[in-house]
Amino acid sequence: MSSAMQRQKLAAVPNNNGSLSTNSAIVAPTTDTKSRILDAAEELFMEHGFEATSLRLITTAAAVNLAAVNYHFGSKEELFQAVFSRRLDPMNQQRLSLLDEYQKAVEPSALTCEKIIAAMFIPALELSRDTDLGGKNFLRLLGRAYADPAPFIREFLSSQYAEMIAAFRQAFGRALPHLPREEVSWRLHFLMGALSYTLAGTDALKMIERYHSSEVGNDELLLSRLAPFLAAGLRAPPSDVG
Amino acid sequence: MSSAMQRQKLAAVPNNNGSLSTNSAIVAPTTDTKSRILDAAEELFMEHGFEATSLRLITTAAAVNLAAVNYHFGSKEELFQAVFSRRLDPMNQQRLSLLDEYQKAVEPSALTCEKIIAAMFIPALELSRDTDLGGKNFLRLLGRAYADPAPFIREFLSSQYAEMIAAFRQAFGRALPHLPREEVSWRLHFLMGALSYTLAGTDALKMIERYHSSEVGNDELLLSRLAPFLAAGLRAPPSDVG
DNA sequence: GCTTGTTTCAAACAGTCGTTTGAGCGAATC
DNA sequence: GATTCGCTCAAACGACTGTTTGAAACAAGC
Repeated sequence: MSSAMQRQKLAAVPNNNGSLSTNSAIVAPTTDTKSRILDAAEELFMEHGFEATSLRLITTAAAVNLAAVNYHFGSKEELFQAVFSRRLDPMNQQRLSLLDEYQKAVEPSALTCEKIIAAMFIPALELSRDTDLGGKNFLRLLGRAYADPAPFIREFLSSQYAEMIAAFRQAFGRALPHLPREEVSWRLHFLMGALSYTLAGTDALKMIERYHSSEVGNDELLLSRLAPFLAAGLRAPPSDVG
Repeated sequence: MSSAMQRQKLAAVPNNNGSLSTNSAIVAPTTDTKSRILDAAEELFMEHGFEATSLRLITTAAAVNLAAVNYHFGSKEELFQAVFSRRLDPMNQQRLSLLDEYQKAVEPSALTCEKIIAAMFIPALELSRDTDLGGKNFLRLLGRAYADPAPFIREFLSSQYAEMIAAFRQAFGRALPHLPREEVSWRLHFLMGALSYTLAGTDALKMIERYHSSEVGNDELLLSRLAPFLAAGLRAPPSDVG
C-alpha cells in the first residue's frame, strides 16, 4: 500500500493528499498527510528512538512522499516536537485542571498525596487507554525521551513540563507542610523517575501481562500499585542531613 | 582484565600506538589503545547516545586510528558492550558481596530495607566518586541505557543484571515478609526506576549543585535523600488489589 | 480559461555512517 | 637474517542520512 496506492486513488475518488476528483462529495477520507506522518513517526520513534529512525522509514510507513516531512514540518527535529506537542500539551493541561478540581472539592484543606498523585496519573493512564491507537506508544516514547541526551529534546521537554511541575510541587508542599521545601523537590524528582521508568519500560508491561489477564483494567492496576508506594515515600520523615 | 592487557606488554615497553623507539625503557606510557578507546567511548556515548556517536568521533577523541575499533572490538555494538562490562561487572559483584556481608552480620534475622538499599547504592556511589574519571559519566550512561530502545542493549543489560536483581528481590522478600511476592517485584521495579532516573538525569546533578556546595559528599547526600523515600515506599501496606 | 496557491512527487544533493582492505611498521621467534 | 605476529594507518567501500529542487497535479478565485 505504498506510493502506488496514493496516486491510484486520486484518480478515482477520495483522497486528501492534495488531489480529489471533481466529485468532492462523500468519500471517507483516510486521514490527511500530516496526521499520517505523525502517527507513523510516533510509533517508529517509540520503537527505535530518534536518531535510529530515518525519515524514509517514517514516510514509507505513512505511505507519503519523503519530501512531505520537510514540507509540512520543516525538519526532522520539528517533526519530533510535533509528535510530542500533539499529546503532551493536552495531557498536561488535563493534569492541571484535574488537580484544580480536586483542590476545589476539599477547600480550604490541603489535598492528600494520593489525590495529587492521582491527578498526575489519571490523564496519563487515560491517554494510554482510550485513544484508538498510539496512546501506549506515546507513553513509552515519552518515558524514553526523559533520558535522551539530545539537547533539543531536553530543552523542549523541560519547557513543556515547567508549568505542570511547578503546580504539583506547590501542591505537594501544601500536602506535606512539615517537609522542607528542598526535600519536596527531591521527592518529586524521585516520583517522576519511578513514573517515567514504569511507563517507558517494557518490563512493566511484561509484569502486568504475566500476572494478570485483563479483568481489571491494567491502568488502574498499575496506579493501585504505584500510588501507595509513592505516597508512603513522600510522607517519610525528612532526612537528617537537612 | 580483558584481552587488551594480556597481550599488551609482553613486548618491551610501552607504547601502544604501534611505534616505539629502540630505547625500550622509561617512557611514560600513555594508556593502551584499547583503554583510550573505551574511555573516549564512555564519555561520548554518555553525552550523545549510541546512535548519535560516530566511530570517527570516538577515535578522534581517543587519538587512535578509525580502524582500531573494529580491530580491537569487532564492531560498534561490541565496543558499546565492552564499555559497560568494564564497570558494570565489578559493580554488580560488589553489590552482591556487600549484601552478603550485611546479611552475615545480622544472621539469622532479616536485613532492614535501608541496609539492602545501601548495598545497592554504595557500590554505585563509589564508582561515581573515586574513579579518577569516567565514573559519573558511566552512571549517567547506564541510566540512559535503561531506556534505550535498541534490542541488543536491552538484552545485554537484562542479562548483566539478572543475577543481581534476583538476589535483591529475595533480600527484600525476607525484609518484607508480610508483602505478597508479586508486590515486592513491583516495588523493586519502582525502586530501580527512581534510581536510574536519578543517576541518569542532569536534573539531579543540577539540584545538588544548586543547593549545596561540596561540604558533604554529594553521593552520601543523594543516598540520604533517596534511601528514606524508597524505604518508606517499600514498607507501605500492600495495595488492596492483590 | 487563465492564473494563483497548495500539496505531491521523483530525483538528486552533499555528506556521514560502519566496515573492510592491503600496505607497512616494529618486535619476537626460529 | 628471514619469518611471523600484533598492531597501526590511510584510503576506499557501498549504503544510508536529512534536505533541496523543479516539475507536475490539483482546487479555488477571478
